[in-house]
Amino acid sequence: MPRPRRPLLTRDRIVETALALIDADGLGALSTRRLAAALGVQGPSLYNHFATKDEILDAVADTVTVAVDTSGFASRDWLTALRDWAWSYRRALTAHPNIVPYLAQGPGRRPAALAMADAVYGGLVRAGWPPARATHIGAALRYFVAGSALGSFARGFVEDPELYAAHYPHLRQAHRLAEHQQSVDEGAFALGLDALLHGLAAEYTRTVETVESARPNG
Amino acid sequence: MPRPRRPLLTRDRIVETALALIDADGLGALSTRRLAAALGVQGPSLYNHFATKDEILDAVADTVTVAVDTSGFASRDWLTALRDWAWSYRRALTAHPNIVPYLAQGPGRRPAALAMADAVYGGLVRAGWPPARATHIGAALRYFVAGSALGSFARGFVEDPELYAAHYPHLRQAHRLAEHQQSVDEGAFALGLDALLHGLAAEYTRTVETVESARPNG
DNA sequence: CTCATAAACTAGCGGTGTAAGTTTTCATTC
DNA sequence: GAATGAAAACTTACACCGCTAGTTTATGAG
Repeated sequence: MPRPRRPLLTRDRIVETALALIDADGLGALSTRRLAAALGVQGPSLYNHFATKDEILDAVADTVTVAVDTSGFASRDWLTALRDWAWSYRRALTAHPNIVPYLAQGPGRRPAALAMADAVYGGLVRAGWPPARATHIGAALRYFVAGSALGSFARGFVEDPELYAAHYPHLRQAHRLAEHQQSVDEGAFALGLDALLHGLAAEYTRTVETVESARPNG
Repeated sequence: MPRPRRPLLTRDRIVETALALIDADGLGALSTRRLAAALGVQGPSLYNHFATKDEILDAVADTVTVAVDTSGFASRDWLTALRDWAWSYRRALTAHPNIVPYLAQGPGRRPAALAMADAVYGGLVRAGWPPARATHIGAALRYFVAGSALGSFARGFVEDPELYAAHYPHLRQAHRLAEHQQSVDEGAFALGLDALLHGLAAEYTRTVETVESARPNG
């Protein structure tokens, strides 16, 4: 088949199909040939639209990231904005858990990921956090969200309770984790996020507000 | 070469060499043939000692995990034990960052990872945390540590500052992150961990101590 | 009308994990 | 001590992988 009258592929169609395949079968199951087959095309044809497979994965990862809402940093206090962002971030990642290991390696050249980092950092600085602290806070929350979406604590355990009973006395009930996977993961996230934000709020009053009130214009 | 008089391979030698290769060249660069070559052997010979490549990676991941110190849960208060464990956990992972993406997917059948989960959970329950809360706390800390070791926030950005300057105004200084990578990552971890633990301590006095003092034997 | 570019193709390279079968040595049992 | 079966190396080979090169034809710009 030579060049068709109307293109069979577009970047959007490729990204969309790739995400669907990753969601369905996992990151490891996505090969250029399988992806091409799902698009009704031969493998190398993809390289007319993307230079490498990693470029495809970058595009997939970025479409996942565009769903993250950072609007709170423009309209709410920093603590509320941080909480809303963290939950939105988590929802976006857990909607496509199989791409998370790839995505978690950093924003790199992905526009949506960079825009998100920019919004968070800018919002925190505007709220009075020193730049270095703003960087740390953004990073710490990203650690937490990425880790929570990546590991699915509950799913990480194995189904056979007998495997654990003998050697790990406290994990007797570990197999029950699978049953309540979602509630365990979400509960752990909620608890951890609340604790983190609680600690940050205390730090804020301790450093930022104190410093500002000590200045003449504070 | 038929069966040699003394075995050329042992599980330990395979795991050790695999970890060295992963540390040096990354997870993606570890193939059975390259590993075998480094051991002076042909690829398929590995399958006399491990059933699959994943089994090798499990063993590698477990040797990384054995370095994590959970002894604090036996001798210190829960808050100190949690802090010491988290730092030790982080040190173990950042010593071998390339294996983290694999390791972060859960303890599965790896004994050291399971023993660690067991110690943490047991320590928290012994300190008075309700079992469900102990699970959540262990998971939350694991999220945070794994996320921090995985993402190296600083390394995730790209070296070219011009790429950012135009579109992401607040990331102007982002390229500087690479210079201070270690201090940024460690600072973010320290800040986040302190905040998390601060929040957990508050939660502890609010729930556990209150409940205990309300009981006749409290 | 010309012609460079775009978008599909086919063929193929070097690499991957691993299955199958071979050979020889080691360890155990009669 | 001979027989036997498992162990540990080997070679060969399969199906798949990402990607390159070169071919063909349709499109769109001058």
